[in-house]
Amino acid sequence: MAGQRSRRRIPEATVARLPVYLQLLTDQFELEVSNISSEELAELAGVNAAKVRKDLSYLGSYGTRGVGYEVEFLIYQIKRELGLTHDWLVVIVGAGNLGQALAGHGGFTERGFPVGGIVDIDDAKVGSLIGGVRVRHVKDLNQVVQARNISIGVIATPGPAAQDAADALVAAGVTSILNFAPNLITAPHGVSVRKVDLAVELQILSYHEQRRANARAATTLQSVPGNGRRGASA
Amino acid sequence: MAGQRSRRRIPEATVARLPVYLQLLTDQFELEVSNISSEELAELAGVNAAKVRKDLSYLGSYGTRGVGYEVEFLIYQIKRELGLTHDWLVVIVGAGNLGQALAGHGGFTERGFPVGGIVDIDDAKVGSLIGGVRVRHVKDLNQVVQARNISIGVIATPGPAAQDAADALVAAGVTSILNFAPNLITAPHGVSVRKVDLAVELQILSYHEQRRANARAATTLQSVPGNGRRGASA
DNA sequence: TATTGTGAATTGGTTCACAGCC
DNA sequence: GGCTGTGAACCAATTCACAATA
Repeated sequence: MAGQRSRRRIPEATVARLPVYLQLLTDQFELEVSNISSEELAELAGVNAAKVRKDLSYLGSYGTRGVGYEVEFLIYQIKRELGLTHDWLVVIVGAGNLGQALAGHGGFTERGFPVGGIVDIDDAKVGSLIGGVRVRHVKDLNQVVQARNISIGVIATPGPAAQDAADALVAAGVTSILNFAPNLITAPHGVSVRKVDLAVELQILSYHEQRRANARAATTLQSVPGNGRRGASA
Repeated sequence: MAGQRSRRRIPEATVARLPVYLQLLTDQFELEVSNISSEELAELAGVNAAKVRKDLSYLGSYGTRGVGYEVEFLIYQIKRELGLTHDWLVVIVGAGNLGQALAGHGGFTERGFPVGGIVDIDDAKVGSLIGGVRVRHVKDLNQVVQARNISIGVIATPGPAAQDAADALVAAGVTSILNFAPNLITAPHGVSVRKVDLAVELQILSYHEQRRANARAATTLQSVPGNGRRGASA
């Protein structure tokens, strides 16, 4: 049992893929698939089999040579590594369009992150019920966070309010932040921050879209080598 | 100026950062900052200055030694490279919580991606107005896409409907897809796909949160596996 | 026999460090 | 003097290829 704890650090790129494998394995488990090879899982995930094996090897040696991986056991191991053996309550800052959608759409709860609180700075929104959770004023953030021992905060405010939201979350004791606002935020060392910017994603697509348009323009005029690449992400 | 077109391929990692620089430069421009050094921009972006210079060097040599970069000119160059010299209409598939939030929150339009259409499979939703756009039935997707020459589609359906949505988008002629559903989708070669999964982001945070908890447990007691846990403890 | 687990090779990305230029 | 642009060095991630083994 000992030594299970901090083991070797897992590369960031692998950490980002484990949730994907987890989702796929869970789907397979529901389809009553009890065993899976790296080749099959790779196919489902759209990656190469060696990568799957290397990724899984960071968890330990949980496969069986000549056979593959036991789905249920692998699900358990990934969950353990990701810290998903228990739910994590999240608090959402900002009860606008996006905050409402996040709180309301149920995907968080289903995947282990129930909404433990929503706060907003606007008194008009305080008191309303979103996805079964009562909106409270941001001045009560400390209380919300501490009463339920929440360590993950989600920022769904307009851009300019994002840093204030982050500061308030940190002051309340939150140690991980998921930022949906378009502005970058800073947080003290020891607080993890991730950012999801919808417009950035679209701009990346725009780049590839544009390149294709240019490539088309170039080939109609004069043929050009160009190894027809695609720009999809993992 | 023919060689301006496809120039050397820009690394994916750089493409993902250009939108961030663009946003920061636009902010600076609005603050009437007309010139910026790689050091300053790096500071704003939270990255290292050499990286900024290398990233920008893929666009061309647009800085001035001893001085820095002219903000307005650099904005123009990044926009040109990303294909943001004109707006790109997007079509949203799925008018549920998330689709409504995306269409309603205005951030898309502001950053060059106005919503050109929303479709849903549910007749009850067809006809309603979201962010000024009338929801249409998914069977009219072809028409919506072709009438307005849309090349980017956003999937905001529940997971199981995502692949159908993708197929419909591709059939309608869309060549870039941003997928918010938790399921992976496949698309033919030549169609770019990006995926944003909110739960995946939270799971990555959970991993780090967990590590910190383990590290704390390890240093407090110098050993023992211990389930140093936070969250919904009673 | 089939498939894992992993060193070695390769590819891609980051950072250093300095020549070149304003 | 100050700051860019970029080879070279470094580091991380991916892929190959095969020995180990159920």
